Amino acid sequence: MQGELKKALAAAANKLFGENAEPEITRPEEKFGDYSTNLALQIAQKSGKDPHQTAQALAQKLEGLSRVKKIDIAGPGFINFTLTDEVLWKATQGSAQLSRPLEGQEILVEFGDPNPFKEMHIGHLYSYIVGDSIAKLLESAGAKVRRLSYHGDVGLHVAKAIWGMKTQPEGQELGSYYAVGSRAYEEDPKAAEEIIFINERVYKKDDEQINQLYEQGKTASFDYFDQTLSQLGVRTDKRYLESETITAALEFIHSNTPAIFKESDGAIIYEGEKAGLHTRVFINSRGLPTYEAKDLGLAELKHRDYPAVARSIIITANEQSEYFKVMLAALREFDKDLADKTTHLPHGFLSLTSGKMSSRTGDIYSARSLLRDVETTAKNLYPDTGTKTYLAAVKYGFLKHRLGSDIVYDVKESVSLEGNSGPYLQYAHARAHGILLKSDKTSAPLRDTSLEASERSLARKISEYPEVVERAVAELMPHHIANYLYELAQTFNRFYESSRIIGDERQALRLHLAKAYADILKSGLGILNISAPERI
RNA sequence: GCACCCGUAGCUCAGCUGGAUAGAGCGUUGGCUUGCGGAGCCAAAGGUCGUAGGUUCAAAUCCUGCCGGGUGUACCA
Repeated sequence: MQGELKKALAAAANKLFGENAEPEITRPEEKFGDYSTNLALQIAQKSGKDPHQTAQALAQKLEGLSRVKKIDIAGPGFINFTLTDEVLWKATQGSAQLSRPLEGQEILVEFGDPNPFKEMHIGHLYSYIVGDSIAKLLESAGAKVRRLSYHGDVGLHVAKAIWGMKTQPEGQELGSYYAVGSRAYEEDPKAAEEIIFINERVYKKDDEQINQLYEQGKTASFDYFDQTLSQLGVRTDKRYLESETITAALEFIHSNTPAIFKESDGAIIYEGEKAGLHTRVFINSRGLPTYEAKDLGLAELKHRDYPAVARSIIITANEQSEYFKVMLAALREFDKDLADKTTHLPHGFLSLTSGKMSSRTGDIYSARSLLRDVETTAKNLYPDTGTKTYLAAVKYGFLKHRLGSDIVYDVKESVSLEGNSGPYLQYAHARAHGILLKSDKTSAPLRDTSLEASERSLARKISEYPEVVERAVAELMPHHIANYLYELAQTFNRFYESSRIIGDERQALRLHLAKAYADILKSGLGILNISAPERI
């Protein structure tokens, strides 16, 4: 419908004013109509004509569009369109069936990326939930998404953890071994030496005991991650390890020096400053690749494994934004096409209203603790439903915020069945489903699809869904869906307050609306990877 | 110092590809209530959209300065 209006407007503008405009169609406030355009204002500005008259002329040209009931000029020169009830009604049927503009495209989405031997903290949890939702969003548009993750399986943090494993009693959680090793490294010079020694052994794999501890720790870590991910209902398709990228990284850098990279003080660097970025070391003076080199190696590996991708998206915290610009600038000099297909999508820093934060300041709040705390809070407040809804609480609590800025998560608010929360939407779905169940299934065919005011409001809101998803896909912003679903539920509740469904003479039509509403809740929650139970 | 991000109601946030009286939730105050799951609905109070300018018919939205916060800034990831 939007597209149709656009075309008609563009044609009218061309005929009347010789303008080749790309009209913008937006959803205005309900009292103004169903669609709106400011095209007349734009044309009037360019040509110096009166905006009202311009609008009038355009509107006249558009008279007779069969699906539009009414065209009004309002305010400074907006043209508002009111659809016929029939069109609106039709739009509500099957509106949970989304268009698939990305059909068949292969898209890589990398996210999560916790390091083995360390605790998976709430920042990782946020990244997983965001990444998974982005993946679902792209899938909803037809893309074939590969969920990837990347893990630092070598480096000092590993040696610290192994040192902890060697010196501490068995049976503790891995994260605590790392914590012990990390503290010892700071405070005890002798321990630091030992850790550096262990680090070399890990690289060279020449110490049987250390090899064993390494394998043991790595396995335990990934088991632990897998458990948490399965709890979240998040899957990953392929896991890349930092150690795998080293060869590709060194080869890549060396064969592109001095063409792209330069030697400086014994290190090999990329001069980001020439592009207004930071200059960064890619191979350090001891000949070892840094993180940036390994990420280039990773890009190569991904390219090797998935040569035909349309896009590659990497989701990390925004503290890495500058770094990724440098990395991508270097990659662009080598393979412009690949670099152009690669997007870094940063998310903000997660903290809690309780003051807890992810690891930046040192005191770690683990993903698992948060999940447990949320579950406990939910169960205390709602003994009957808490266990069913706490995951929705966490996911929705994270995803309702615009991606990119820092967010503050309030456990209590997220768990609440009132207000803008995941459990509220789950409840809304269950309630709608209850109504559908209760009705007799013999839905008489509709003869008349003219709508009463409250029905029309609901139908109008329902019909927006595909547009909202389209926007969320284009912007890679799942929060649009979260906010829409909440508004939709409010609209339904308003309708429901005034309009009886079962037993009413308008039952058939209203049931259809309720069904469309429930379907959209389910579909939208699905994109956020939140379940929509039929009963709570 | 330089670069990037951010500053909207008491709190947490939408709105930012310029448009019509700046919207939600929580919290506060008042009302609806023998209900198809009221876990809801209606209403009120609460905002110089950090600040000072600029561009424009039109600025929370674009540009500049300043203030405040975050992040990054050569061999960590």
